[in-house]
Amino acid sequence: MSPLSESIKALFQAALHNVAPDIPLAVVLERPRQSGHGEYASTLALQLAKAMGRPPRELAQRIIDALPPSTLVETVEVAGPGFINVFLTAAAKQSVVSDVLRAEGRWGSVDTGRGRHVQVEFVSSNPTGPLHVGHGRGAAFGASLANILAKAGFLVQREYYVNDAGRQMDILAVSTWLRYLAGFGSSIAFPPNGYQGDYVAAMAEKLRRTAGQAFHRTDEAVLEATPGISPTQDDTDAAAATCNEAHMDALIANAKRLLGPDYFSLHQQVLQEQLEDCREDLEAFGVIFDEWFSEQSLFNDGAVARVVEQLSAGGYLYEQDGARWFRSTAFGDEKDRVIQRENGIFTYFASDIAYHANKFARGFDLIVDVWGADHHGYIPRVMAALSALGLDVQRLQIPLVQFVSLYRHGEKAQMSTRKGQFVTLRALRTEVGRDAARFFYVLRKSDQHLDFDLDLAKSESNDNPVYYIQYAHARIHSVLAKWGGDIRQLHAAPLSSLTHVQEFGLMQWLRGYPETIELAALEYAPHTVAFYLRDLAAALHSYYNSTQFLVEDDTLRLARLALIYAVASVLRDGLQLLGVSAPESM
RNA sequence: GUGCCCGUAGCUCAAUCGGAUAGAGCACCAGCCUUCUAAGCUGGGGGUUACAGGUUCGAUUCCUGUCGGGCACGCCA
Repeated sequence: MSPLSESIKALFQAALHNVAPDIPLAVVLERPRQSGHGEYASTLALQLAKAMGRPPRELAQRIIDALPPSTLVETVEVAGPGFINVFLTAAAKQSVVSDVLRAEGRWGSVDTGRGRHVQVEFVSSNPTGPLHVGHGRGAAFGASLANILAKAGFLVQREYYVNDAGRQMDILAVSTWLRYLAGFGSSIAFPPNGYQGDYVAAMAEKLRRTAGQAFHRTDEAVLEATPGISPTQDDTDAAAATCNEAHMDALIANAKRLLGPDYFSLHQQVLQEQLEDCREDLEAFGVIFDEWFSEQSLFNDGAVARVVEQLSAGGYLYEQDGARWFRSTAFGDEKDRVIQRENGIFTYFASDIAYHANKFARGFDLIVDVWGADHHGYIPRVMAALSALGLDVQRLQIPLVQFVSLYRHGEKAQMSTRKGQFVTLRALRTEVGRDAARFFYVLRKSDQHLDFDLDLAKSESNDNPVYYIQYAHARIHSVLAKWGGDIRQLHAAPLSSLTHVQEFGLMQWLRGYPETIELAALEYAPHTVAFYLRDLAAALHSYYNSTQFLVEDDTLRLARLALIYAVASVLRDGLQLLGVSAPESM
């Protein structure tokens, strides 16, 4: 909260202590939607009415009478059923401008986090191919959220979990190998459940250049003991899918046997290539991670085995059908889950438990996992496992990010993960630009489906909300450039001449920035920042059209320039949180 | 079938942990450039917040049911 809000709140706390000393009630100030209802409003009287057995309007008056005198307050009135509306003095309202200028970019910083350590883990896509537009939303959301949490006083660590241990990586390695073999005239049919994108062929080509024939084997050897691809093309056919999966497993087994140590080399090569591509892609999107945490490392250092042993020692595991199960139903999950397969290999669930145990061991006060909404069914079993390990699951929060649909020319663009025909984040970024992409991604609540209008995002026109905000910022800097004075003069500018409705309106928005940050941090809601910026920009444009800034009167000119400079600094700060640039000219 | 999310203007979406007359943008209509950037501004029409109940001073918000949409229900990750 801003210092001013704290002061007003303190007045009400004092009055509450006087009127109702025995009733525990937190003072919450509201910001009325309508300007006629003052700058702040309190519902204390409405909340007290029942407990005290008195009419709310009477209580409201008693609270008002008990408010300590303050130079900040012009008038206080009872309104409606018992609201208490506070009207600030002009000087109190104007003071926010110098507050913003003095803070120099720290305006909006709040102490919600109180220095607590929070980890935000996001994207964490399998490194088996390029990031697509769905990952882009997770990236934009996670990065913006991390920035907002940092601004709200948390010490933030940004992490990407690299799923480098599973079968999907083997499939990518084999897919690359098959393309490589095809370059030597192999006639092996490419499996439908392999990775089919062009990037796989590119990696195969590179492998051919660097390794020559070292990875070459005969078709007969590669296909030995494989069941073959199902002749059925119908991908909804369960039997066909099972058959194809068995075929793939046999191919993987053959690859490991035939290539020996070279298989590991191939595996590492495709992994590193995809990770590097992913890192570069995200960096160009303005998304930087502090840590890329390897799933494989949890197996290598025995963390997975240890955590499974710990669950076993606690009596939470049992054997059935040759597999090892975790009794997650004991903690509210709808069914028990396999933790170690019949073939002895740990499931993804096992390493994920170890990963989360590791997060807790690293001492974060708060752990935020940003997941795609399609993983929501996975949450109860993770929570169950952490409970079984005796960890405080309240420290783990999992905001979900819903799907993205692309629209072009008013029609939904089809995306198919199969055959690699999905739209990549890189393609989106190239088409609409980083600023528009980052902004559009956070323009919706994260748990809502997002319709991404490509035409709107790339239009350099009045319809495009990201340009609308950037334009407000550029306009201000254009005026400042025209003025040509020293910005430092504005810090000391007398503000009492700022008395227009538009000017008080802008001050109200500036005062609301810290509250916006606090709310966005507490609710994991970057979209509130996006909406705030749009509203602030609208207020600025309206002011711009109604008022001349570079007027003759020195005092008035400096006061107006100080106000718009304060607006520009908040626009720039907010855009930066969302990963959007704030150009000074457009 | 079971679980989770969602349903607000013609369209895309907001609505400050239950608050006052539910707000923006697009689209539609009417205006504003001799003046700091018209990528802008001003005004107007548009709503039984899917439906039916309940909780209370007050419900888009919380609860129950119905209808409709999305997602998840694997010894994949």
